[in-house]
Amino acid sequence: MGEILYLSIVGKIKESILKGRYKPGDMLDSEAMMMKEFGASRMTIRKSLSLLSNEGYVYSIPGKGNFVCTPETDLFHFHFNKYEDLAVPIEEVKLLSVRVREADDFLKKKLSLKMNEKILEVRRLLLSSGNPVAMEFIFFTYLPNQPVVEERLKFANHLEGIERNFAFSLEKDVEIRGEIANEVVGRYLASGEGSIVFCLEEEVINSETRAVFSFTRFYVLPRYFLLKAASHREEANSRKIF
Amino acid sequence: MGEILYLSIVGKIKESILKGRYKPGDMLDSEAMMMKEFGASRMTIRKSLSLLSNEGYVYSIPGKGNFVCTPETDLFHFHFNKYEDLAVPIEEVKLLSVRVREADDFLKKKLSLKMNEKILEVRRLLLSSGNPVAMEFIFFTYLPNQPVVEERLKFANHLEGIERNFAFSLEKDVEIRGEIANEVVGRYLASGEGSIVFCLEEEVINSETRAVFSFTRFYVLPRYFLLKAASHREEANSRKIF
DNA sequence: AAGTGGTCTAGACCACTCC
DNA sequence: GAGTGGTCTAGACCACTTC
Repeated sequence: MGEILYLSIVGKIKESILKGRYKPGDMLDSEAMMMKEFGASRMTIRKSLSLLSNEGYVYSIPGKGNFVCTPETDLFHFHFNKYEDLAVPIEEVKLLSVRVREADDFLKKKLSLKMNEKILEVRRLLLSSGNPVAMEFIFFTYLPNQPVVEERLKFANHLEGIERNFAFSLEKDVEIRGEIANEVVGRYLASGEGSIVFCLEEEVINSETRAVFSFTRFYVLPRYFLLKAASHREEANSRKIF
Repeated sequence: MGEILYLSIVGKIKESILKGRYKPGDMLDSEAMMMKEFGASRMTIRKSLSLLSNEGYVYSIPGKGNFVCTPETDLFHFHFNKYEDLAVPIEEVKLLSVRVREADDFLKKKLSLKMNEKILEVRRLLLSSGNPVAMEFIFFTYLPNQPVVEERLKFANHLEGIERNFAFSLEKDVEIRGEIANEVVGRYLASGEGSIVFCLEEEVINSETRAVFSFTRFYVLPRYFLLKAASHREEANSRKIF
């Protein structure tokens, strides 16, 4: 098929799985048999199996063999940046307040605060064409010796610099749900207390220490929220080349 | 470090990236240099680089070298099944109607209908403890020669059998947004016309032919919707072994 | 022409499973 | 003990980039 041997082997095995000749849980031929079958060396066979494994088609059990996976139909992927991927572009960021506060029990636990530590709470309103789109509460551990760079908080993505430099050791957890707006949120979003808003909670985590760097509650008006996700395998073939 | 050579090399390179000795875009030492540096054969070095590539740390350009990736901070992953991952368990499925209908332009295009083809529309109400949780509209291309298996439609996940057998050639695209309930949805969900609901649109696609197998609009009451997603690399190490 | 990564081979030894 | 996958080596030839 293809000019590259291991890719043509990948294609043949994949076809066997897609056409139903192998079913989930079935054992593939042993690597020794495939060497004869495909006329390739062991390393080439294993390169093919490695690719198929990355794409979620097969897995292996040492001492036993290679097997067809039970596929994941409920795993989705999406790109999402709460400042860039709403239905309208964020054109203005209003810094409402920056305060040092006592933390409630929830935030104490979330940010792993020590006894006397306080939190820094930032409130911002995000607008598009002059209309409120979202309101957010950002919480950090308050470190008395570090200056608060208010200038930076005026940019939509205030963590941009941090993300660029430390991205390899950052992880984000996101939770999306519907919520009933409280008085403050309802007032700023002009939707009224008791209206339904979408709440995005985001934790930024240091993946080495597991410490929570920041915790954000982001309230969006429902009409501006849109998320597109897809289930897909592949991607292992396309090495990021720029 | 580790007992396995290629993993210890992965660890050392990863540390260099995490500690900032290499920055995004930087070129790594050539494979020949790494062979000396780590005292390993070329294939072992390349195995390490392949792992790092799968985990999103490095990429390579033939003829030039291996480079540190610009990390993705906005890529999220989540497991989600609209019948299993709501805030309450779906205990009852009410089949409201099964109809053969003319398709509007949107559905004609979506399902790639031919001239005279019609659609099969299924309406269902999903309940928990007797309370409405979600209402959905499922659209298929109507095939006159195939019987409609109403029995199957009474199970929450009516596609379960299809997903099990053809999962490797299925893809799902999902879109989540806020929407204003129309009269029908508002009535069945008992939230009233004009109330805010979460709308999940799901396309099930044959990944070989790109044909849309089914199109679903799923309306959930905001209080029952919850989605948890995470950005993460890793996963390439943990081969699915059962 | 020299250096780079991409593909491929033919071995080797190991730990593991199964009988 | 025979068979399996897991790791590793020391080569080879290729296409590509850079000078």
